[in-house]
Amino acid sequence: MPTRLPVPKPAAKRLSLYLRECERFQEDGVACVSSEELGSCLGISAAQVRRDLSCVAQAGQRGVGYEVPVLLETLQREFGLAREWRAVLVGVGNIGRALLGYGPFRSSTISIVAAFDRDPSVIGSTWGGRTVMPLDALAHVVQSERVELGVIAVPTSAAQEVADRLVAAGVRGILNFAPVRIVVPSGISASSVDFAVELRRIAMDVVLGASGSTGVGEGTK
Amino acid sequence: MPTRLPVPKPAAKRLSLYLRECERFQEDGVACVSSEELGSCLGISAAQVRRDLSCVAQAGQRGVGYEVPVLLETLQREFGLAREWRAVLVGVGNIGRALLGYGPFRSSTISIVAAFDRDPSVIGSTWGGRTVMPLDALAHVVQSERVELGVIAVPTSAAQEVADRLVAAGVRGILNFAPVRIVVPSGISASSVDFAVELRRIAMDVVLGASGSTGVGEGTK
DNA sequence: TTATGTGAATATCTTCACAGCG
DNA sequence: CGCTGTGAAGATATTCACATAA
Repeated sequence: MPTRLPVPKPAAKRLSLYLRECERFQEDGVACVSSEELGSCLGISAAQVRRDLSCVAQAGQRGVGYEVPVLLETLQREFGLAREWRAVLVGVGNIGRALLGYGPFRSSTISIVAAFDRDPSVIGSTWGGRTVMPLDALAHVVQSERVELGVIAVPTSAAQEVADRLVAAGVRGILNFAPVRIVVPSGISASSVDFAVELRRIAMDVVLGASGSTGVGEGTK
Repeated sequence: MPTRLPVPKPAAKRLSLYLRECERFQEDGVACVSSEELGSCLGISAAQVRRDLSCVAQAGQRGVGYEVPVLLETLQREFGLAREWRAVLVGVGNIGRALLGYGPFRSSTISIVAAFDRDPSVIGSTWGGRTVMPLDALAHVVQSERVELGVIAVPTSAAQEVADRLVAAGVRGILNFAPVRIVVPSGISASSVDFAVELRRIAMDVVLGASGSTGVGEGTK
């Protein structure tokens, strides 16, 4: 049983983007795309697109291109996105509420099934159809709802503690919006998005006169 | 006059993080850090830290480490963050409001000075002390307030148009939260953050059994 | 003695260029 | 003939290891 062939890390980033564009092509009724087309709407070279896709499956047809439905399904299946993923959100402040109301998740295969907060004045309120529960209910919900992903949107000082709780509850992956690196046991995936860092990078690019770049975030082991 | 030595792109990403940690050390009253210490709180090797920092300035002292205030100032100055950067936000929906209420910007050298929306029912409301203005006022404000950065938090369908307006108004860098790549003229910096893509990457990592990674985003020319 | 800064070695990623299939 | 898939070449980025300076 061959383990999984090693998907280069930068390629994994791009595969999410191909998937997104594929969904768009699908909606628009486009039947077939070439590596050239797929790449150009993302600012990626055709050769790069082919190399990335080839490490996932031979989904293209020579002389023709990639059939959108096939490619879409291949990408989804290969990365476990064919099934529904369940996530919980911890921290219902500004960012948390934005995530609960975020449209593009709806059509996605990932859904936020529950939200938690420590603040009694927030507990019980409803956002995007989900009623905020007390943090103590976290472990129970993660287990009974078979939740696999956690989103952290609490203040910096509480981020690590929340991460620990999520891991203890059985979550397998974490997305963190607090501006700290969170440490998780090996075997758990985690990454961070920091708006301030993000904006600074743009400022840097402006100063340096650079014009292309790729978004940020921060990794964790 | 030597232009600017080429800062490797991945290094630029990390420099923002060093800056963030430096601010934290400064607040905590730490006087001096080694490359080892700075790296470990970010999950980055000491050698990597030294290499990154060396391409910006020789701010360290052999046998001792980096003096926090010196390093902080060096990083800020080298990347133009010593001065105040002004940004505008377009799109006061869920994400926009989260950004207007985002704490960590306060202490930062980047501030969102104005917010715009197309929707009359939102115009005139106040968030985080900023009253939402009509989109038509954009160009005027950007010019009179000497705004250099723009943040896009509008629906996908409007993102490119808003980007065009921002560029026309004179903005030099753009951070985009809509799940599309926006195209900007060369000389303008832009990058995107897509929550759904972000969460999917985590899901991928879980499936692939990977455990470390770095956040996403998407570049534009 | 300790921890930086950096040439050289290594590993990783991207692009080129073309063979091969539809 | 067009476009994929991929070895081989080229470009970047990371790590190693040590000379060097405080």
